[in-house]
Amino acid sequence: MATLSEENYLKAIFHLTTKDNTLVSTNSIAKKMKTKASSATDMIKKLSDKGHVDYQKYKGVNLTDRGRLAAISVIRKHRLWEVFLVKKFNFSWDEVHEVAEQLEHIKSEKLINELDAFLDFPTEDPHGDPIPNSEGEMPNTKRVLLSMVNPGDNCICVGVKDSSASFLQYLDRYKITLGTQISVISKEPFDESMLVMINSSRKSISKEVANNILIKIK
Amino acid sequence: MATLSEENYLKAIFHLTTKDNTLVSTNSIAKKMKTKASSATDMIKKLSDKGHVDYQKYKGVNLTDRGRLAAISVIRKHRLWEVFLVKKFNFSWDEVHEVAEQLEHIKSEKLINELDAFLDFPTEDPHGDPIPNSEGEMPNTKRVLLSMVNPGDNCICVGVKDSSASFLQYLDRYKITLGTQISVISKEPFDESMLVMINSSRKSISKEVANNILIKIK
DNA sequence: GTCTAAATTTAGACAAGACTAAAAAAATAT
DNA sequence: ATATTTTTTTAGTCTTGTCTAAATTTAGAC
Repeated sequence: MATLSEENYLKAIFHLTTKDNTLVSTNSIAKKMKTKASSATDMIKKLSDKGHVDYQKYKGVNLTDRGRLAAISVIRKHRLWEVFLVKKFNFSWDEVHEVAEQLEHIKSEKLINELDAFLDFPTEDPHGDPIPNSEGEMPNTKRVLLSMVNPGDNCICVGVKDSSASFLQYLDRYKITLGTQISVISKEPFDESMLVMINSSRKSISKEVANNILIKIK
Repeated sequence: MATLSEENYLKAIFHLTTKDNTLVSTNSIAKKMKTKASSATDMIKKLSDKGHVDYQKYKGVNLTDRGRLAAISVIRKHRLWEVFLVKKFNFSWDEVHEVAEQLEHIKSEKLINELDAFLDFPTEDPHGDPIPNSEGEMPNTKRVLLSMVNPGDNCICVGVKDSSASFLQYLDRYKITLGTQISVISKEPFDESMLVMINSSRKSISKEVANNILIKIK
């Protein structure tokens, strides 16, 4: 069974893993964990000894099947708790992360299954991220960044890339939440900002913002 | 802010504190924490440095106001989570303890207040133990051991002294739960066992069992 | 291809929390 | 009142997870 710290590293490595399965670097892990490269190396060795990662010195790591399952289990718990906090306890979507970071480490098979059922088996968390099922399978959602959309397209907000409190609060001010309809009117070639229609009012959105909103095209 | 381990020690010291406020011994703390006396001494020093306990070498400790509040805060969280698990997640009263031991350390003022409200501000946990309010005040319940009761008295089960799984399972088999009516028919002088009426059927209860059931006399 | 810069690892140290073994203090027995 | 036992503390060690500083490997520049 993984320690709290090991679970956090596994999660970090999972998030840093790209589809092309290139090795994850020590430095990137250290940065994500807000620790030093030497500390990351130490932990990588431990994870390697326990069979959670394949490690090639000076090259980087990849999760093993075992490691990936462990990481997904933590992510499942994190996202279920986020749904719980928002739906049942009136947390706003920028408040949930910190608490979910703690709750994700609670160890009880029964607890997490009851939680899942209590929430009616949700497939997405409050930020639109997919929730793995109890077998560790991610529901596949084909989502696209708002910045990729062409003028004239009609979209629905289904998630965010950046989950920082400041960005989420920005979205609250602009009344953009999960399910919000966004129609792209035009794109400004100069700064790549977008003119969009939200709740029947025109708004201008910067490139940075459009790059962090995930949408589905209708 | 207290670490996880410090919180557990504070809780242990709180439970070992008697009304007459005699000092709590190092040995008793070690026993309750299932660790060695030397480890307890180490932690006691740490708690003393942080102002959570008053410590007299070779004599023992007492909680300071600060320490007592910290302990009560952990106990409040533990008991609220127990209510939650039993009421909302179908845990039986012998399953809750282990998970509540983990959940009691989650740090979020908002979470615990929402939890309290979600449960409609309960005053007792599933074992009948009082739940401190957010000010740290214990609701005072005058409860008595079943073994203290005289024949002819009519009682209601309001809690248990021993919360071990084996005892709670025994109670389940005997269909004794919170709120169960128990009438004492007679007491056997030889072994102090009791003949009682539960759900309109006569049952015999040993001294040991009667010593661990808390009741209120009607 | 060599030189430099960046990334990674190693070595040695530290804090928290636990342990063992030994020393010191307190309690108990005679 | 002294001897013995129990309790408590101290000293030194271990593990986990972190750090700094130094050494090593890899990658980039020319």
